[in-house]
Amino acid sequence: MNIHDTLSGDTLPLRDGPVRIYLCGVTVYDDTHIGHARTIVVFDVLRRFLAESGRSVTLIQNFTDIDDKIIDRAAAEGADPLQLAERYIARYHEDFDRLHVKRADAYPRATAYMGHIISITASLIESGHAYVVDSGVYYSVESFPRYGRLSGKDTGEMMTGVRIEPQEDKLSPLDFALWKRAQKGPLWDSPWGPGRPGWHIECSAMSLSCLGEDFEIHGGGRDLIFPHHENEIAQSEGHTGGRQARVWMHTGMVTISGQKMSKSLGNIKSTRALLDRWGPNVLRLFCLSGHYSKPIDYSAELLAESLTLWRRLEACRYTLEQAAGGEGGGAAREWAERFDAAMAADLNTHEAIVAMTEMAKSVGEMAAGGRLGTGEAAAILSELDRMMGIMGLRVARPPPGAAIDGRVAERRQMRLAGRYAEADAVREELRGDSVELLDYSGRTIWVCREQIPGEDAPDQA
RNA sequence: GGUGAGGUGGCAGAACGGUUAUGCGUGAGCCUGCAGAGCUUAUUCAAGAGGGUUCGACUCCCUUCCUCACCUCCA
Repeated sequence: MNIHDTLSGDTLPLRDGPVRIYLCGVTVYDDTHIGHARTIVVFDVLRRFLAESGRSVTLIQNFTDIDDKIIDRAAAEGADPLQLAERYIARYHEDFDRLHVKRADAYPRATAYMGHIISITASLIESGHAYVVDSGVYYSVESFPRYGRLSGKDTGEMMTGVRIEPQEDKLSPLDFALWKRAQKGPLWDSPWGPGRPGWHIECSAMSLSCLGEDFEIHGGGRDLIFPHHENEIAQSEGHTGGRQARVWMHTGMVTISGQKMSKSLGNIKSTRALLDRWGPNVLRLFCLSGHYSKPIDYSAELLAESLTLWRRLEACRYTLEQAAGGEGGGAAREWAERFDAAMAADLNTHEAIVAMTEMAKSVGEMAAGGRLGTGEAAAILSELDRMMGIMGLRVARPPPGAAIDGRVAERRQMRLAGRYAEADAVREELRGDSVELLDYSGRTIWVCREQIPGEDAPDQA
């Protein structure tokens, strides 16, 4: 598989062997929003695809659980910062379990890596990449000649536009904190006095400690390219002398009417609220509808389109499951190969979804024409399930004991006898269990529909 | 101002130096007891603008305009 690398600007083939992935997760000071969800779903699909292709994958996703934003938020609520972080981590897992995101192999937290953070900081001081002043320890950007390569920035030009904050004692405005001395708030002891780590250092410590050097993929949202990932490279590579990661993979932003979501515009869509409204499958299809590297514009139309698509996939899957008789003609492998080729080409989920929709269309065609044979259906079903598994899509199942087949058979007798009112009553009754009946010529397929509240008022996205 | 991404049909959104992308929406028709699903067909020269290379460009090169993001915290 090939993946685009932000650092080199090239699309690089993945090396053979186990794949180590580090994904920059979230700072847990609030609930996650659809932008976080998009990035996390993309990496979830990436690791599922690789695993499905027979690769051994290790996915590490961090929680930054100590940070000024957490402290500020806690102060505003009169809560303890570490407990607040704990609460949002719990809510994170609730939300993403619901979104069908497979749990990462580990979720390291900054607060659990203080020893590593301190030892890397000490090593950077020793090697001349960092220095100690009154307010803490800073990384010296000029000590790392490659600084700016990831984000395409020139340190000389950065100096001209920089804002000098008052009371700053760092040597250059470009330098950034590795350790912040502090008197209050959650504090950890260090050789430089009590305090807290700076923002970027925890990811250097956790990636090195969980995955080592030169791991395959380091990912996150585009907005992390600068300064977060740029600084991580400076720290990690200044410390080890080697390469931190081989491919830097960045996901595009989710925008609303073309604008990035922001607190000040009040247009943030929380993952939780959207899950309540659209359910996991529609939300995932939405997140995967465009290429991961480009922005997705959040809109009622796009959500409605994802919903329509999901309804078709549901019907397709149940149709395949209940196929019977007939001579089949179709090529399950053809769609599967197209799907795989799209995914292998820099994770082109849009193309992959197209392959799925064309497959669904073809299945509908065969089913309507009575040409869907059991053998063919089974072959297509197994491919569809594989694709849905990679995309993290799951159809709803009817309540146990619904006795659907029996009711469908009874309704068939009613229809044959021309007792349409009774037949329609059965259809209505089953609808109460979210089961919809599709009458093809000669036979009836039942589909268990996922309950999606947003379907009734799609405009209020 | 700097850096990066991008401008494709009513909307969403890919690929590709030459053949209808695809989906959604909309119109008409078919199928159906009804509904759904499905089918047929239409939605005219789709490519921000202007040059260039080429037998041929949406696809390569140049110029220009525009949008968004990052440059302060951000997935």
